[in-house]
Amino acid sequence: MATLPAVRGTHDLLPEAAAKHNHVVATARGLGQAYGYGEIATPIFEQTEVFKRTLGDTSDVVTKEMYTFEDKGGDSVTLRPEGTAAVARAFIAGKMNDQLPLKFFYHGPMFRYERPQKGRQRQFHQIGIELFGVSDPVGDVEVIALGAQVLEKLGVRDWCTLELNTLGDTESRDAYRAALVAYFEGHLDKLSADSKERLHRNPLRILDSKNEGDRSIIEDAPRFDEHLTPAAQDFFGAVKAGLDDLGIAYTRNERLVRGLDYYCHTAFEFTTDRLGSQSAVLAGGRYDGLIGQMGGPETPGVGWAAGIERLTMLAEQWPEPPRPVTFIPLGEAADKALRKIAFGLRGQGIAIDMGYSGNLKRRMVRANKANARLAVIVGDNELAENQATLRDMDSGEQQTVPLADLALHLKD
RNA sequence: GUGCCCUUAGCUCAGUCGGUUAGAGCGCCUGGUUGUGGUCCAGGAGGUCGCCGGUUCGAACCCGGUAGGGCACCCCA
Repeated sequence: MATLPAVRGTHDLLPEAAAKHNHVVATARGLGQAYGYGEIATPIFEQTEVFKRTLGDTSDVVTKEMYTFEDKGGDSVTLRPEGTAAVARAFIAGKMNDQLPLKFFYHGPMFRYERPQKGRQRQFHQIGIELFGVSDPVGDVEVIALGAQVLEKLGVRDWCTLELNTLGDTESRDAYRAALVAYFEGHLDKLSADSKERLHRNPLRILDSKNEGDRSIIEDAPRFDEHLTPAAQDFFGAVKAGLDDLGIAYTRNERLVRGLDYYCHTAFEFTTDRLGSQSAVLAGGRYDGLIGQMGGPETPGVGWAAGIERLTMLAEQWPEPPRPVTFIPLGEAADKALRKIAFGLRGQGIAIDMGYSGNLKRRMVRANKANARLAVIVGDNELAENQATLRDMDSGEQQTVPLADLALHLKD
């Protein structure tokens, strides 16, 4: 019988890795709660239209990376490639626009049919937050601050740089886009094929091309700052001032762009050089046009998402797993007695490790592997006197205690 | 989707002018301790050398294909 491997680009989360994932999620959820972000869980798949409408028909994600299929009813559905569109859809479907502002935290698997690499799987997991209904730059600052503190708490902040940019408002962006197209059309012959392709689809994207030839042309390209309206400049200034107030350092990256139309004003990424070519750790921005574009009421939004796998690879410090108490019965009568006691203690949330077979030596080995803090040994000797031998696994010291008092000795 | 590299025991890896029974460390099992782990000592199990095919008297080693992994591009968390 042939073995059945996991699908390419997917991985099993074994207990140790799952614990790390859970810690990342719990950290983000906890900080999110401190900021008033409530957890939302949307379906793992949506009607394909949800992502087509938000990501645009021409983006790479939609054209070649989505897991799209027809269900048995003939509807086209898609495994979600990202979280924002789904949360926005839930917001619209739930008619929550009279409860603004709304703050959501989410986490879960996302799916993209990409070529797997380090820090990039076909099923990967994200944490993310969305803030709906706040058009003021204080919203941008809050969202970034929350992201920074999540990274801080996970102990990865030191490896990350906050890159910040503005995409301005619609007026600024239209003006800039026109200026860019005009400029690049004057250098068409020297542009890479990829960038020529981007020229009419996403001229802003040319700015972050890694192509050497493009780079030199980009050097002299018009600057976004020259096309920002006063209002857009004020907005960006307020975001920067807010970050300064909180002592959150950033570097301006004028090439940090978003291709999609609904993005505006703030774009930011916490990046690292420790994950190879996958530099983005936590990325987000403002998307005031998104909800309207999806058919909902015009509602401003700002948020971010971060890859749990990437965070897990970056983090070096993890919480110590709790140490159990190992129960070691010798003989059937003792096994029966200890199982009953374990039943009660486990019900109180005390971690009891108890094997299913083996002599004392084997069971001590087991206790050691479980990193037990205590071993409770009960054999015929102890049982006859209703006592237990308590062994401190660190010091090796042993004492005899009445079975009735066991619970007291096992607390903490 | 494009290019380059890699794939030997559960894990991390040695092993080429192609030549008898393919090695190490860690892990695992047994014993030294008939009721005591983590250290130490002794012994042991475990590999169709990713898979398929080819060249050859003979292939872990050479060639082709394929799958998986890695890196860069693309894109993105």
